[in-house]
Amino acid sequence: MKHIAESTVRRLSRYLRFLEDFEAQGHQTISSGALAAQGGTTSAQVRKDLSFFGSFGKRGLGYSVSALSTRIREILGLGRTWKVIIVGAGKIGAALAQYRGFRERGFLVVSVYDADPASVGRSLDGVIVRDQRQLEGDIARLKPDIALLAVPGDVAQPLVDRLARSGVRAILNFAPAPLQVPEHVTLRSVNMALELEILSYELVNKRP
Amino acid sequence: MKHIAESTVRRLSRYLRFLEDFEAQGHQTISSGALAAQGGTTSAQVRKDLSFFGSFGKRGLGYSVSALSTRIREILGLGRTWKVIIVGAGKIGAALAQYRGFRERGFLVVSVYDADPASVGRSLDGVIVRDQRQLEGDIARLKPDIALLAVPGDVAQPLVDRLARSGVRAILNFAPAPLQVPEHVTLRSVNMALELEILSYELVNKRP
DNA sequence: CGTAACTTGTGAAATCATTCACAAGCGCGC
DNA sequence: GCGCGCTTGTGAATGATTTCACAAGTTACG
Repeated sequence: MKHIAESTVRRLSRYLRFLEDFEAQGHQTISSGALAAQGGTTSAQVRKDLSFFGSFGKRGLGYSVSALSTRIREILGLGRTWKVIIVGAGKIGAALAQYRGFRERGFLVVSVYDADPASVGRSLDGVIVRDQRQLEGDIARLKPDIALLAVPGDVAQPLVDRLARSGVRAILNFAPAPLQVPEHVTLRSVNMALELEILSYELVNKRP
Repeated sequence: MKHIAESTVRRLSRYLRFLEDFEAQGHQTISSGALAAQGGTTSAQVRKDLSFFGSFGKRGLGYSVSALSTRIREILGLGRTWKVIIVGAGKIGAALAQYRGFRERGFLVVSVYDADPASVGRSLDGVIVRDQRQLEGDIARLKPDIALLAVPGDVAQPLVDRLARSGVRAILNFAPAPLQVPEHVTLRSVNMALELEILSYELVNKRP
């Protein structure tokens, strides 16, 4: 298939959220315009986004809410449960481990790791923190799909290397460090200080 | 000034990180190529990014590390301390309140709020959690520049409205909900489940 | 001083993403 | 069955961002 822009995937995910709400309200169909209004975009954008994957709408009527949400779930790979491990049980790692939103969307935290012996053994919402030295063995056994990395910046790269070597194919990184991954691993980074810096830029430069 | 793309601002912020490391290592100058290698981009991109703001380099030599980092800090508005409040002292709010990275980059958490009486009064890294009812009064008094919103999705919009009405001009939202802000307020959202869904998409669609 | 080796700054070209605009399909009422 | 109102799907146009490519400036050094 043709390459799909990340911005498109991001929007699909937002459409899906809204479709679920809309379905819960008992609606059968929805138009691209209504979907657009919610996501802060335009009806043309919605139709273009969907058109990359086929044509699911009915002219004059719109889209079937349930069919469309099923299809988007399929496109995004959300028809299944993904096994997630969390590396780093500090403040951020612990918050992530206990975040409800993940399970609701099919992301199941199967294990959490920390290097600090004081953290090891603690229970985070039912998941016991394990010693980081068990990472390789556990990955071989549990075969997690995704790793969340929530460790200090200076130890992030070695851990990425260990994860990649052990066969993890997707990493969501929260450490504020630029990381290298081998070709077969997908890396995404969330950098909260960077988001604040963008706000700072806007406060300084964007005003009348 | 001409409008600057967000992607450019994002990269500037990354260049700055690297410049600081590089400066600490005692280097005087750096070329666009070296800066690019670090940030995972190209030398042309680096030069184009910087060219929007002037020309700070010397042909044949590169950029002065200290002059360039000073200039980028200026562009991003990081020459000062920004006052930040955190609304919501649950797992995520508490983790944010205790995150070191913010203070290091000039973002000072001055106050934290929660609606749950059980949370109020707790100390998070020296900052006492206050009652959410004090929000308006405190904002008038403290004049925070930025609010971090870490509350459940269903109460996010009313809080955004209260923040906006009280004069907060920038909000970084962690609640998984689509939010509306008045024209004079800048909103950015970080949605962690959405990041996982993008990884899910890549796992399903991008592989050989 | 002259030349070689670098590196910047920047128009022009290429690529990528969004918006426009409209033909064509569908449902409903008569 | 026909016409009206609504909505999709999609090429074409526009707009935005990235990459190319090269003239011109700088240093180093014989």
